[in-house]
Amino acid sequence: MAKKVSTSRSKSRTDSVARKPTDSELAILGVIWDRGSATVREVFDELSAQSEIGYTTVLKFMQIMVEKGLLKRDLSVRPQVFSAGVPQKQTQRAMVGHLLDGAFRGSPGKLVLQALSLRETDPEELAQIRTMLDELEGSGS
Amino acid sequence: MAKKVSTSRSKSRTDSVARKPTDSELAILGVIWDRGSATVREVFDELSAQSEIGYTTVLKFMQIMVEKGLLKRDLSVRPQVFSAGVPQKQTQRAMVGHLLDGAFRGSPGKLVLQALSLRETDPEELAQIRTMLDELEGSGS
DNA sequence: TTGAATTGACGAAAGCCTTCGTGTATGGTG
DNA sequence: CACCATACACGAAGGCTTTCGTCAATTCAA
Repeated sequence: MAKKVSTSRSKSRTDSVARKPTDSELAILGVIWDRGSATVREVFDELSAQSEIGYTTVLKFMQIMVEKGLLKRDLSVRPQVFSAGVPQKQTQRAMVGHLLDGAFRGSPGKLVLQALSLRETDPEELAQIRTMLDELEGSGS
Repeated sequence: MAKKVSTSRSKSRTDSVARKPTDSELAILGVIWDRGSATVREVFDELSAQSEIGYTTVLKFMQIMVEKGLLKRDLSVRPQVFSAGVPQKQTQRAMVGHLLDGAFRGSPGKLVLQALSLRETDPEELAQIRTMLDELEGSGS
């Protein structure tokens, strides 16, 4: 029956691949991404406008996110300032890849169709997509 | 200080909106989606080929998923047979929507570009996407 | 029929996520 | 300088997720 007592599932803090953010963490990242950087209070103000949440809760999240590498912080100024620990694009890419592998068998087509039919898309972005399509189809490998 | 002792975060089993599946649950759903339905052993065989996991672990997951409504099961046959409790498409749509709102400010454009640049896409699906693009752009609001 | 193998239900441990309450440190104001 | 409001760090409680071990129920083959 294969035992394998424990596969040491621990993540070294120096993990090359940042851990996938939870929904709560993503909400915080959203604010940081918009502003480039922010203090706990700024994040709190935005989030508490949307949902009931405590200041120290946000603070705690942000502290944990620093530990995980999702955020960096500048301790040299008083209300400490946080910024993304990983480029926004990289995080988004990882999340798309995760969804692709987890729910679409790694094939982007269906996901793309879903996304496009699900929400109104900016015309300019539609044009960009068309351009990309041209490239992909053009270079028939 | 806003008290709010506890917001009764419980989810009625009859929740209209199926809860978002965890990664583990998604792995199981993947097998079910491929086969239409499956027994615990079938799911176990596929999953254990990929990663180290115990039979009863898979069983437990599937039992929990039935409770959550993610799976249905037919108890009338002996090795009981499980099938999706929610249409695959609906689950995928919910997940895409979730990612859209959580990481892309609700705008599909960026996500689509990411997805297309991240993985090789089937030519036939590229064509489908192009068709959809035509419809979306054609119907200039 | 009976013993072995398979299937299924449960319960429990460990770890992560979410949420704060508290207490301490710091900075600004009179 | 003394006080008050913020800002921070910590720790802990309650839930959910992941993983099994164990034991009971069923099925099958000799």
